[in-house]
Amino acid sequence: MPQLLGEYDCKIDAKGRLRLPAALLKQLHAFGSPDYVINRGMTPYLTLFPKSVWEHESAKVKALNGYIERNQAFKRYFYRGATPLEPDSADRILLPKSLIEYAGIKKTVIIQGMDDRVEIWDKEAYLNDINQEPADFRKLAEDTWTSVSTPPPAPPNPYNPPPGHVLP
Amino acid sequence: MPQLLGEYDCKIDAKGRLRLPAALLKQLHAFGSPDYVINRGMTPYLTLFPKSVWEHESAKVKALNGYIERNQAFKRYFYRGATPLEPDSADRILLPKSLIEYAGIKKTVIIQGMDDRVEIWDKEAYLNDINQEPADFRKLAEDTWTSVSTPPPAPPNPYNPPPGHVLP
DNA sequence: GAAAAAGTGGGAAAATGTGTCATTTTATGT
DNA sequence: ACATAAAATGACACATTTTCCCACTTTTTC
Repeated sequence: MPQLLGEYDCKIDAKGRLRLPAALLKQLHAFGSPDYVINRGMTPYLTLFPKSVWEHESAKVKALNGYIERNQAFKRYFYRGATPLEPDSADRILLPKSLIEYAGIKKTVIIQGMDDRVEIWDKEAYLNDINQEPADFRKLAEDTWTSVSTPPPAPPNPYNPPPGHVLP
Repeated sequence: MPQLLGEYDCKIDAKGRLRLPAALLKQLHAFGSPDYVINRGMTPYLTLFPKSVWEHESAKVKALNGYIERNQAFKRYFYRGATPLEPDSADRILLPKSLIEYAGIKKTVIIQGMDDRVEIWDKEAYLNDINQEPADFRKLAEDTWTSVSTPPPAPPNPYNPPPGHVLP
């Protein structure tokens, strides 16, 4: 399974169109069809999924029992804003106005590959977000790995890191 | 298992390209493919991973449930700036502008082998960083080894003194 | 139905990335 | 110390990508 990586700086044109960077496009093509689904993120940013990834993701949500009110509320949230997109002949996607507004996108966005999806942030918001983290990162890392049943990253076999090794 | 070692002094050209030192290249080749992933370090420096090492690191992160916001924050922090790179025909890698800026790289960088990855520092920042250390180093070493369950490295075999033996 | 707004397509200019090579510097062996 | 080879650096030309702009079509609104 291919992996989407990279941090890209792009500008939105006056009509709200975003030209996908060539380097990212190559990676996206590895996921098959040139169709995407974009959606609101948990906080003010957007997530762009290759269609195949979205289908996989939404299949899980579809399976939730809608007669349970909390599930139904989650479903509603999950689908709120989800929009299918396909790039035009110049590899541009038109971002829905409501999502541009939600993410506070002005002119420049940062696109960050996140494995099987990409996040699209207003540049300023993105920089604020990652500049806040470092102080918290150690605690965040500990919490993250202890909340998962598996112990902290098992040292990968061939590349067993030395004792005292810390991510990343 | 190969190990990346050495401290190298290199210059970045006007386009932000870094020629990997020949001695380091040989070591990197031992990791397989000539593809890398570069990322922000915890403080203003960059980390360059052989692709295979990166894949091991990210495999653990991939498994986290992104609907838990703290997990997602961790993922984002982990991926922030991660960019795939492959050297050109002259064994140069093009450092992304955003990362050059992040690490405060001007003209000269220090590349430091760190077992399964290398750190890339702006030379000046690097010298400042290690010039701060020496006073702290003994304490740092103690803290490090007492916080780990394993004892400090056993003296290498040939010189392991027999019980009761006293060194000259 | 007319005017305005929004969406689409194309393309030129600027910016950026890439390949190649010549020159300088460093390392190595005699 | 010198000659030779290897590596590092700098410079340039070329290719690609990005951005910005304009004109046209479709949809919405009054």
